[in-house]
Amino acid sequence: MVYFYTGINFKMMNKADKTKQFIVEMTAPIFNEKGYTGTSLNDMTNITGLTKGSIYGNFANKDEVALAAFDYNLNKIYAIIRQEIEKEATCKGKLLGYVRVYDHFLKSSFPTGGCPILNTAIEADDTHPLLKQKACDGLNTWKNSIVNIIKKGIANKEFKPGVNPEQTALTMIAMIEGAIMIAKLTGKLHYKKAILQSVEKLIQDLT
Amino acid sequence: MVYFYTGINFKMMNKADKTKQFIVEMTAPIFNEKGYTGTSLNDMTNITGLTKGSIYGNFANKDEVALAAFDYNLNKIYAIIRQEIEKEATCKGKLLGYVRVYDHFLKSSFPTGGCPILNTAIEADDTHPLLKQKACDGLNTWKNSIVNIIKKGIANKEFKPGVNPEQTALTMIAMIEGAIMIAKLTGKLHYKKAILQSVEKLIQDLT
DNA sequence: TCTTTAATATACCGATCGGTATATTTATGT
DNA sequence: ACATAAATATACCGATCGGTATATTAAAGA
Repeated sequence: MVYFYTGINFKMMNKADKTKQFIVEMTAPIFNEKGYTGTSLNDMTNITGLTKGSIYGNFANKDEVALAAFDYNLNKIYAIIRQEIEKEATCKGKLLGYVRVYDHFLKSSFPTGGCPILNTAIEADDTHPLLKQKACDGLNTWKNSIVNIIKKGIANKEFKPGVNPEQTALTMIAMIEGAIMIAKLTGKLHYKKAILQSVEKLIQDLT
Repeated sequence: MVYFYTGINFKMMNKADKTKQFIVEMTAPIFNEKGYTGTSLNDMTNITGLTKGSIYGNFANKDEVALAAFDYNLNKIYAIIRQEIEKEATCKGKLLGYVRVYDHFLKSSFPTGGCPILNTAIEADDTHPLLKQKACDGLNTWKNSIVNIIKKGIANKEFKPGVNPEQTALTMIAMIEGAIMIAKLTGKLHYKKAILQSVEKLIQDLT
């Protein structure tokens, strides 16, 4: 699992781990765009330049690659968010950091194809239990991190005492994911902007 | 197109139209659950009890069935919403009607598999332009109907004059779709409830 | 350098994919 | 009842699916 994080010492990997990492990095965008069942082994061999034998020498099956690709895509976002959050001192600033990430995600190294949690949630909810579980875990991690920031803000007297942390966190996530969906579907970035302004207002109203 | 609306006089259909309607009604839930590429011809023949020849005698190809199934699923929701909206006198009541539809959609005849706009938006955005267009049109229709209600409410003096109709409509839709996604992924209905309460608050704040 | 093992490529498997040409059944008009 | 046409079923097509057994190549250790 550790080799999916950015910044790992590449020299510490043996050949097999390097190839695994290479396969995951190359296929992850395709999995996020075309879906996990919509991505074929042909897609995987084409993008990597490797053969089936090579891929199946490093992974047991297609599912294993898909799961690793999901982790990779998700960690990519986590890294962006972490970077955007850590530089903020206040809890409000940290929450606004989330909005900024999704506001500018075309400029940053956001995974191609949009949010992997959203994509996987929609595709896998009725079909692929393992992926669904991963998406569910990712969502909960995200939710909990927001909840913790809000709780800290309340303890700090930065936010009003009456604020409901979980409801606020869930509402933020719903709005952000809805905004991504609408922007990708319509192609209208100002739709996303309008919704993210509402998220900002939600955050401002916490104080 | 007209035969996809509920309440049509069935006797006015000829055999071919009845069979087309039958195929669409039977396959629509599968398309919404497993996705439009994830649904195979085998799925379609199994659920209808018909053979490939019969299906291809009524539709040119799988895509045509998929597109008709999307229309069917969407009109099903429109019918529920229309019913819930028309009985309300005030603009606020109408907007709250939307929330009610999605709050109780397990009880009503909501399409299996969740919101077809959301499902199609995620699956087809990078892969299936025709379906994407249909989802996009559906979203715009939905948005415009909310915008019109809000504009009427402002003209009525029911809502504050400073309200931004489009931003509010987009925010409502984003929250609702996000709520559906989160509820389906986590299985926690109180998550959806919490988010829909935020939508309700958004509507209350318009007055 | 030689042997051993790991990594990759080749060539194939059965199953299923969407689609179609043709045969058969069912309904319709006279 | 019979001819005609519409609707459905049967049997097949090539392509692609995910997966695998085996051959070949590259790397590592002695």
